[in-house]
Amino acid sequence: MNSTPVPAYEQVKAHIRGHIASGQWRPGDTVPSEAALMRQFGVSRMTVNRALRELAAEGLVLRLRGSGTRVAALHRISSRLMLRDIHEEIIERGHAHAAQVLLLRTERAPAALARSLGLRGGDRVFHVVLVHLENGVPIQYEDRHVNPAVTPDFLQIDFSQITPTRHLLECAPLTEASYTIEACLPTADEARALAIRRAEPCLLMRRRTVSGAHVASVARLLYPGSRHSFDGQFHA
Amino acid sequence: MNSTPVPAYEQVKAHIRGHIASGQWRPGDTVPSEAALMRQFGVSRMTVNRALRELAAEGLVLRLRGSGTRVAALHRISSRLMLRDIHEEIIERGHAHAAQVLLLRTERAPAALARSLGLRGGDRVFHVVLVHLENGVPIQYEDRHVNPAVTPDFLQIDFSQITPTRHLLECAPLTEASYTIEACLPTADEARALAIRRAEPCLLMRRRTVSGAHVASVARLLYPGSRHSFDGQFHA
DNA sequence: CCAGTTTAGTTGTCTATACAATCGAAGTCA
DNA sequence: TGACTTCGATTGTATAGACAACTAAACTGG
Repeated sequence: MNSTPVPAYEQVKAHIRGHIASGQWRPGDTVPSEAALMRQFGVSRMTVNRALRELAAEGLVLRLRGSGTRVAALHRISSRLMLRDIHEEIIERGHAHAAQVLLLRTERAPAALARSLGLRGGDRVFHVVLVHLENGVPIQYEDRHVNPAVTPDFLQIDFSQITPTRHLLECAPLTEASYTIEACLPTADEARALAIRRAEPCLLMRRRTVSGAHVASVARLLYPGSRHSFDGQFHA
Repeated sequence: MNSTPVPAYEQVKAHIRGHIASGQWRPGDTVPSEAALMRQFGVSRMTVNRALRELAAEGLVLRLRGSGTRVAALHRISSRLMLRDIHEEIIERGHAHAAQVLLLRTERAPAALARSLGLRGGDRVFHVVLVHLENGVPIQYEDRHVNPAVTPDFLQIDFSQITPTRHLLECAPLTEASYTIEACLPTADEARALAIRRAEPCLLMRRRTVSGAHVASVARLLYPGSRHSFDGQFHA
């Protein structure tokens, strides 16, 4: 039943995807039942079930036990935004990456910062500020506070050689992260470090990473608006 | 073998996830083989296989036929950014949505625009500009060009009642979309429409949507930086 | 007409088995 | 040493069958 190298469940998926993409089956329409697809393709129910289950996981159809499978409303197709190490990103573009460390020390955390790191006000935290350069051009201002619990030797690292992101990923496997993207103007210090005018709008990504039971780090990542954008793609 | 309401494959997944999240199994480490997990949990291979296959789909482990299953390097955990109708977004926040139509007409497409719509220079396209208000406050400036092939009656629609996004989703099932997010300053017209200063940085999302064989629409969506951010979450 | 019951249809999960494809290490031979 | 083969381990796919849980419609009794 599967002479081609394309697995049977992929053929079933492609068939259904095709009907949805072409508009023959519209949101809310009922997709043939597993039994019907079994007969139509001459495959077992488990094979059809896998195809439909994967389509449901992709958000293309909705399945209700006892009721059936329907084409999902495509108003919330989701895209993927990668959490990447900027070093890898730059290297992948074939460019040279360098980093200038502007600050690296221990500080007492103010209450708000402590809260977002899951610590108590006054606890000691690591603070690192650096500028990432792509082919010598400043591209990201990184202002990061780190939970000492996840990497006690943080101050000994040479961050002109390894990015904080990478170091943290190696110390503490990432389990969760959240971010917000905003537009803002740089402070005087930030504008100077990024070699831009103070009136130049910037993209600001605030990122909070969690590793197991600990909040690992909170970071402000500032990108000059004229040199950077976040890209993404949706796929049905 | 499954007296609890939690499916066996979910228990296997939780077990493996737990070992990764706690750091007991680190990136690159080998995960027990399907045969080993079968014995350990007393379930069939298909059940273990489903658990591992789903973890692989989530990017948590890498599987190599003939070789085994290893914990993935978590450098590219992916998040989801929804493509949503702003009307639904605002309603979901419990607020009131209104829209002012600033422009709605047919135009001849310049070469660059025609190219991104998959048309030829000079072809006719629809052009709509509107401002979306949340509880009376301007929140999004929408400047959109539409391919007439997907919705010939576009000019007859009352866009103070239905958003272009929703109308397009109803006319043409969405199959693909791409976007870029940038930071920029508004033009004089845009600043006036959004009731902001010209120096206020904005988030600009450029979005291009595809339906089947046609590029449906390209849009510039401008958000005041002080009133809007894009949020997201990563999950291991 | 309504409320409760039955029933057919549908999806969710699980098993035991089978064969194919691939990898890596061990073994073999020159 | 080096090239080749063999073989065990592992994952990828597929099947046929089973039972459970749920839905919606049909049915039944009052």
